[in-house]
Amino acid sequence: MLDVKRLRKDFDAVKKKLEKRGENIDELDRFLELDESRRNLIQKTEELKKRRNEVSQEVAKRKRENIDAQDLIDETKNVSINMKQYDEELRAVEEDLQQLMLTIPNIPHESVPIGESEEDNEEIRTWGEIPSFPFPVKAHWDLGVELGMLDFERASKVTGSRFVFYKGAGAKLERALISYMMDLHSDKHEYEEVIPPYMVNRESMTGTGQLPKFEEDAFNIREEDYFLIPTAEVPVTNMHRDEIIEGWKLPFGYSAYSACFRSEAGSAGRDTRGLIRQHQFNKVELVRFVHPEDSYSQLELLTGHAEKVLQDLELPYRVLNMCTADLGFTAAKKYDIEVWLPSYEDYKEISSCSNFEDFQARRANIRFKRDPKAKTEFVHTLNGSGLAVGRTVAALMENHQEEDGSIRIPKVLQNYMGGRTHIQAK
RNA sequence: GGAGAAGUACCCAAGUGGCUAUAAGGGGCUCCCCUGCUAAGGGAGUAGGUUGUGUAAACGGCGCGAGGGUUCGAAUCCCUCCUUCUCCGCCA
Repeated sequence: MLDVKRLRKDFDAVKKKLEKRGENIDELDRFLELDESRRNLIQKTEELKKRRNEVSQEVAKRKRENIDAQDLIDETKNVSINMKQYDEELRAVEEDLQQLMLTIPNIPHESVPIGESEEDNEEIRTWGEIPSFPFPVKAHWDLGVELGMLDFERASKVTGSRFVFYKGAGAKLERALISYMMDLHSDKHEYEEVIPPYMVNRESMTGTGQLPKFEEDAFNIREEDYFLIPTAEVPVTNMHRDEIIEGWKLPFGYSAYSACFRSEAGSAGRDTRGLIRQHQFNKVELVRFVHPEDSYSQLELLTGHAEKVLQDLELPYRVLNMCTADLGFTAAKKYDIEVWLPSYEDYKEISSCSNFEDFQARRANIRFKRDPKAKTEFVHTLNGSGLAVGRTVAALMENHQEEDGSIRIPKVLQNYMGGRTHIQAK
């Protein structure tokens, strides 16, 4: 959510910045009108409330002294009725304004390239050598089935399309990656480990920005109005919803393992094979709460933490600075990390690291105080995948495949895989 | 799932329509005094948040788990919901 005061004061400039996202934001024009009518009504209703309070006290005083107060009571009756009318109008206007504010995206940071499509994303750096294979490369969905690691067919029988069974070495590899990532981030990068609830309520989904605009992307448990989390970002950021954090605790972060659930509405026909786009996948998510003045250096730090995983796993990748068209609704700046995927002969997103500035903090009301007497301020929140586990498995299988059909396990994972150096057919 | 109880400040807690929520009384915390050393005593101070007008100082509104309602006036009465606890049932 944007700062209402800033929007009021600086309306045209803010609008101009939002237009660079290429989204339709005509709705924004209603803001000034709603804002003014809100403040008008507040003044009217508060004046009446003040009057009512004064009279009530006078009535109380007279009753104590056994003096008749009927004239005052009659007078206040009307005051109360008017007050309630204004209150009701005010409630309606505030509701409208709130709904409007919830649909306005974040303002892009000045370092974000202006663009119209993913073509305009800016490559910041690449790491590692794109492998060249002296034999025909296999896609992970073929390798996975041949090695008994993945079973897509039975998953679609048991559930439906875009689900998978991990089996044998596949299940073990998935579990090894989760453990390795969680250990790396908690032991070396000083995140606190978290396993969150996989379902959240509507307030949480609104707090991080999935709702109200993107409801069709999530799975909803109708009976309770809960949502299956599309990412651990949602429960973990909302852990501190409606809290005031003591300033000395900042910055801090959580490393959260969870399953993630996405309806993938609108992606029919894309990435139909393999692990790349599933309705359910595992992810280790990094979430940071930081001082506002530090959030851009914290974004670099966070991105580095995610990159370290790929470096340890010896997987080539590149980092992109996402342009205004590709930023998403909530981010002020976003780096995508894309891993090399031989079957695609291209890079594929494996982590998305964002600085939301105070956008989520305003929605979720997450604040801090620099010291006990200080004013409250909104924190800045950041998050990034560290990493998406399913896509990591795919990248690892494909990049580390050997001519004999086996898969080389990188050194950092070997202890987690019972000392094995390769996965091979039985 | 059934039955009951509770939710007031940093914590415990009093308050059952106006008689100070300007929140009793404890505890804790901060400062001061006395004492003089891992003690004890005395005194003072301890809503926070949010929002409106205003350049500001300031002056208002809201606040007793949340939201409604009744009333001139609600922590107090009524309704709905949430959370916690106890007992029963079920269950990994």
